Amino acid sequence: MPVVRVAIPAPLPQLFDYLAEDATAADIGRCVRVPFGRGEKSGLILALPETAGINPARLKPVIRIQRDMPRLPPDWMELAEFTVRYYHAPPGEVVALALPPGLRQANALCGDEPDPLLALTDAGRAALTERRRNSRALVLVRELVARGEHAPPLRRSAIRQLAAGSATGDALVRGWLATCAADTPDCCRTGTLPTLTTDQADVLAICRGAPSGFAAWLLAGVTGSGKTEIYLRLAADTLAADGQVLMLVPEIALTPQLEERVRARFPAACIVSMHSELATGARARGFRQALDGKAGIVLGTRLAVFTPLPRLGLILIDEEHDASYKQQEGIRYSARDLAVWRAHRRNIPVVLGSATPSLESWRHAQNGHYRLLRLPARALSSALPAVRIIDIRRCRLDEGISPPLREAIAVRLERGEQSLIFLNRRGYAPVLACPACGWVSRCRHCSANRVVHLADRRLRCHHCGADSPLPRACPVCGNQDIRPFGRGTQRIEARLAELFPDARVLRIDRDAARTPARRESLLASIAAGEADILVGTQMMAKGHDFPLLTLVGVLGADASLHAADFRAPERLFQQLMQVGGRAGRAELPGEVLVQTEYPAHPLYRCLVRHDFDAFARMELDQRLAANFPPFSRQAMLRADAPELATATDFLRRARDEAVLLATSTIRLFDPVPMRLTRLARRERAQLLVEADQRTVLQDFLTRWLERIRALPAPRGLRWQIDVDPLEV
DNA sequence: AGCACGCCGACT
DNA sequence: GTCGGCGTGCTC
Repeated sequence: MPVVRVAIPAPLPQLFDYLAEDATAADIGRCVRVPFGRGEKSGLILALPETAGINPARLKPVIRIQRDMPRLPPDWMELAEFTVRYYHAPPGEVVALALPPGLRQANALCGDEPDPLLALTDAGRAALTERRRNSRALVLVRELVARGEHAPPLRRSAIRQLAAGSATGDALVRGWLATCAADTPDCCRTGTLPTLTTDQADVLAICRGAPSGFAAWLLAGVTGSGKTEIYLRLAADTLAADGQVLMLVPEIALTPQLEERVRARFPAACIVSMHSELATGARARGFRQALDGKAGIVLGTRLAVFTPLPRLGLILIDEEHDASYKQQEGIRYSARDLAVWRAHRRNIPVVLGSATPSLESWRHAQNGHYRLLRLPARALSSALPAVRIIDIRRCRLDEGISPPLREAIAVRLERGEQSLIFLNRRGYAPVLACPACGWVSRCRHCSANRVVHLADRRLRCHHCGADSPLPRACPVCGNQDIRPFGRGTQRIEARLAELFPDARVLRIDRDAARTPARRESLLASIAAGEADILVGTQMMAKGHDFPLLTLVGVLGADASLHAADFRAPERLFQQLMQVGGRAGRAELPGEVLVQTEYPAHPLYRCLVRHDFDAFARMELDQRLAANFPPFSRQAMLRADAPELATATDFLRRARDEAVLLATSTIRLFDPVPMRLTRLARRERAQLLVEADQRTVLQDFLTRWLERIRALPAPRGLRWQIDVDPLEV
């Protein structure tokens, strides 16, 4: 009787064999219901082995092979297998990650019977594109909402309000329908597309002129240079050639306009959005539409890289440098790297776009693995913002604000333009301290200070979330004169409100924009010109454009200048370029003022000249000298336990195992406590291993992890491996 | 991960 | 005398 080899969603490194009397090779890639332990589980058939891996007498028969759905295509299976191999993850966990939860369950979306919701969405789309933007479409949206689903381009806030039956919901939906209808005719009725700049036309000509097959294009273009238009044109080519397009974006919540733009450009195409916020039903449906070949474009966050696309013809990765492509928990995969691997395997082009490419990708472009495409100028003939460095050693700061910055804000207020003060630190002050006895507001659970939140009068840990009321006196010595030290967004906001009493000051950080709906409404009021001065964290660096914003002031950037992490300067440069890009995108010229104690620092010098090349050259030189990635390959073994010694002891034993295996080609470092050693009552340590070549590291990891798994695990200890770690 | 079995404290 | 603590071990 045939044996099927199944990946079961459990954190186990091995696969499980079952008997399946009618199984054939055509069942590879199908979901299967199997008995497992006491209960049942749904897994994925990976192979039909000749013989079972265990004593055949112990084999149990499968319960049911799900044949009511097309099997996952071979290239999808290869992608999953590669993910298992490369990230050394349990196969079942990869399957659980890559398959939407709703899909593995029995009879989810089974058969060829028409899906009523699908029909509804199609009808809804038809109603929209035919510009019957009216009660018909509204009714359709209402029906979707009533079924617990939602039309993808609709904001969640609108859905919620609509579901609650509120009039605002109706108004929002009407507004949204009007926007869709207003956007649509331009490009779909008459075919009038935006005129390309010479740079854009050149870039497109190069891409289109390249021989078909795999090519990795690094599209380097400053903010506003029109990268999206390139994506859309290439996507159109692929759709026209009956191919499917996979488009990855860092965070879908931050790019709702992108989704709207894609939908507006391709009103007739089936566009599926894929992200973790999606309801299970919607995610499973999108997956199914992609698998069936119905979806023309899949637009999504990192997990979308696992969408099956039988006619995949093009992969686009927007903001390829963005750290959110790397999953930071569980299976630590990089969607960007997997996407490139997938494109290579499928022999199709992949485009990686960024204003500030990751140094990994930049290096690939330098040595010819990737081909570099450039969009050096802004598309709408607006100049890049002028960047000025303010030497704060030479001026008196008023609550962190220098006179030149204050003056620049005043000028914007006079002109009726907006200013953004960028400070990557939430709260009022990073610490509360007693000058008399030296007490500081440390977190009980983490090796970090609790942050003063004056708005709700609490001390809060930004790492574990624990908080307590703001004490009036020092809890140790009773001193009443305890003070907040340092500055966060709330304090800057308060001071700006005092300095400019007539200005409308608005703060946008995780505290002010707690929910996506709240965030949307804040951003909408900025766009509507209802604020004069904005104070924001990195949340403000991405996404939305504000036509009235002409000044960006950067505070506290120096903190990341001397950080221990070798990637800190790269991140800082990317962040400053990005936030600077917020200034002056329309007709109004923009200005960026960076306050620093190190005005001569090479990073700032490159920033002033908008010279990414020079910055990259400088950083890569340093990385080469220190043998850091991309000139070496790294993996990090992390362990955490209630006691630090438990974690470090385990890592030391793991290191001993490594010594037995390692050759001179592997560099083993010593176990060290992590930067934030204690997090939420757990002590964390890590052990770095490095090699010059990927394959050398991979071979070593395979053998090493086998031994680590065999080590006795002290109780309370958890460990995980991170291949190509971002934080070292 | 679940979910068992398996030996030691306070209770109807 | 039992109910239940979570410590080890297995899942084809």
